Amino acid sequence: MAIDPLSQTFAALADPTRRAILARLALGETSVTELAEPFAMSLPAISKHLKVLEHANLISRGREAQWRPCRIAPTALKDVDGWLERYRKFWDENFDRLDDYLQELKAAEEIKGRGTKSKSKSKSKSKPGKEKSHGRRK
Amino acid sequence: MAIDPLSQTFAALADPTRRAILARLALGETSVTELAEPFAMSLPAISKHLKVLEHANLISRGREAQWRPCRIAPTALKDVDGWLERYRKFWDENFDRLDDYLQELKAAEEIKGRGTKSKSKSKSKSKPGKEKSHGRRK
DNA sequence: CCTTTATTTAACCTGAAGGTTATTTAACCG
DNA sequence: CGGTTAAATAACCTTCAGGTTAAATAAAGG
Repeated sequence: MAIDPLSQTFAALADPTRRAILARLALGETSVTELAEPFAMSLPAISKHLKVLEHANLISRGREAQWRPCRIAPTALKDVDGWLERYRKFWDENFDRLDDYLQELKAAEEIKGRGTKSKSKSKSKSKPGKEKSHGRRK
Repeated sequence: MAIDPLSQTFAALADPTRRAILARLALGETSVTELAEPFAMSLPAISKHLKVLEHANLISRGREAQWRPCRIAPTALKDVDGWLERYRKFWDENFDRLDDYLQELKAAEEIKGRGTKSKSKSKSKSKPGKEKSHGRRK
């Protein structure tokens, strides 16, 4: 078993059946049998997938009579997003522009109504050093 | 081999060695031997890891004499982020607030200098229906 | 209680993932 | 050319993931 949680999460997400289950759960809590229905696969197989998802903290399960309703547990996905953060600059062209936008905005509010400032043309490529805030992370 | 690309990407990311390699490459292009150095592992093992990363479109490799410099290829990570998008609402408390912020801003710009409007206290929880834009996706 | 419904556990099979060492390939360098 | 350095490939081993069927557990309900 992979000891580090992030590996476990990624491993859990590496299966299309499990991602489909998550997609279904994004629509709302539901039972095991209902979750299993779309798949050409035995119920024990689904049960195993759910166990994997649960151990990866991607879902949590309650109990209601003989049913075990599943729902999405946010923490693991949040961690994935956190991991992704440091790589976002490699593809997200909005990454910089959004920051500029927010910075502009902040500046604009400070000098509200005083004069014209800070043109929209931003060219902050390949600027190493300070980290910027992006409003996405807790 | 997993046929769908997303499964391949997640599977590739499910190994701590490979994530460490990516972390190193985030600092800049480098050679296989240099990449291998931090790990208590044979070079062929690293070579295999690199092949996995390459097939998952997480890295690309050039050629420079006898060296094969590796660099990060953004597309696969971008796809992961895209996949995450639909789940972001499950954990990101800024998800709504950022939107409100941008919407407010847009509104504020339209009526620039006309009067006082749109107080900052936004309470848009559990509002189903229309998709909102977040400035992050292409 | 005995039966039905929902789900898990057990035992098993197959293939692939991740590691090893030994051998090749590729390119530079004296 | 022959040696050295960089990296990939081959052949092999062991563990684990994902599936199966058959049996066990849990709770509801006549």
